[in-house]
Amino acid sequence: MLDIKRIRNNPDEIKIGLKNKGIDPEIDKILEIDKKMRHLKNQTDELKHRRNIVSKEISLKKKNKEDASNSIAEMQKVSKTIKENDNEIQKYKSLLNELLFNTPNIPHKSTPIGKSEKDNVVIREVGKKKVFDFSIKDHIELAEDNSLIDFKRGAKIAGSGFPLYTGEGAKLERSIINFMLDIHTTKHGYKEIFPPFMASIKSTTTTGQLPKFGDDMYSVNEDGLYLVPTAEVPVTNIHQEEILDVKNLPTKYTAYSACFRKEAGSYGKNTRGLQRLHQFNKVELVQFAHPEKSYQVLEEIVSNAETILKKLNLPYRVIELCTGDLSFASSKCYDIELWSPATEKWLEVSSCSNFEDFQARRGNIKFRESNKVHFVHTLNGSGVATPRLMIALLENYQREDGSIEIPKVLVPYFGKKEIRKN
RNA sequence: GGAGAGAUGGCAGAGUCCGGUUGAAUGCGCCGCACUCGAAAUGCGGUUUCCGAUUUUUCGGAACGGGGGUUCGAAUCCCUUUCUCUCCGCCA
Repeated sequence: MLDIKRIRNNPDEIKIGLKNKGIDPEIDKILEIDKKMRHLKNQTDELKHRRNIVSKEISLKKKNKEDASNSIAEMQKVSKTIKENDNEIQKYKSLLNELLFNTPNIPHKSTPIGKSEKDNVVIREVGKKKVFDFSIKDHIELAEDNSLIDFKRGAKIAGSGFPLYTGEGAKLERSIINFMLDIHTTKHGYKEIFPPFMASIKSTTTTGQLPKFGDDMYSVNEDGLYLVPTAEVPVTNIHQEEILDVKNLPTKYTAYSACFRKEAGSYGKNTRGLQRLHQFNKVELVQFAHPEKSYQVLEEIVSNAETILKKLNLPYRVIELCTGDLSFASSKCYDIELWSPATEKWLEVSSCSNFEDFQARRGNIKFRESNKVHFVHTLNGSGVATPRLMIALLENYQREDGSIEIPKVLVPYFGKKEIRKN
């Protein structure tokens, strides 16, 4: 959530930022309510001050066995007014909160201005697209031929978008997850977390899914819980309502989780096979950073994710999202995309964002530095999501005879050098 | 799921029965200063957060898990809710 003081002091800066994001800002409405609320609060605080003084007088009088009924009568009236005012203030506050919680973060000044994904900027392309001297298969054919994934039975169990990994497919998935976690914990200094896969209304509000995007998540209404769309939700909320010691910044967590997304309205194109799923696996990177360091940390997270792809020797590119393509909560965001040779398309496997203090304000996550308290900056990035990684891996490592080579770094995890149908 | 107990500052822990200068004793921790060549020990001082006004300072308000109520006044009384612990039940 945006800082109300910042809105008060620099309304134009905020308006421009939101416009760049393609949002029609309600800043004037916010300012108007804020002004009314503060005015009433001032009046009411004065009344409360008066009441505090008279209450002490009453206390003294009673001790001395004097008559206090006049004071009490006066305070009865005052208290009534205070109560009415407090109710009014509360109304303004919840109105203000509703507006603020529905207002997105504003882009960082370095974020390229643009309207849609067409205006995103390619930062770098790493690795060479492999040239095949035979006609290649796509990941669906490869997965089915080698009995790695049973899409039909997955659909039978839960519907489309719920893949059933079987045999070596299941083991390969597990190998990838373990490989990524091991790299991030041993080489990049992250602490491993295994979080709950459901999160409360409050937690999903911290990270920005609620109140606006509740429809994108699966929910268990009777318990007020949401299936996590990403481990970002539980992991960011580890320090909800806490004040961290500046010595502990940055705090770095990595977590595997299953991710659940409704992906409503996205049927049809680009949903075949593993491209777009209701349930998928992801290893997430989350950092709580000092505000002065957070943009450095963002670059670090991107490079941590890139390390995985480099070690797997897969061609990828890093793009920077333009203001119009930026998500609700983020100020700056890089996506990493893997090359799918069969479809000749780039597939997003990671999204690395700096949310600055946007989530920290919502979740009240702070740090103390020389006796002063500030909001932390939160950042996260996928390191990385498995389904599209699996697509790239199967397609890039396929051989002419239909077998699949296992990348060197995965062999210790997978236990074999190749997948070959008997 | 049933019965009971509890939730207080960074931590531990008083206060709650009997409502009134208690934002909160005490201890630990932390910061500063003194002592010391230095450290330890000791002594002195400081140390919650949020909101508003005014601003190099200060003033006012709020908060004792959350929400509501009673009252001139609530950490303290009442209701409700969440969580934790103990016992029972169920269970991987």
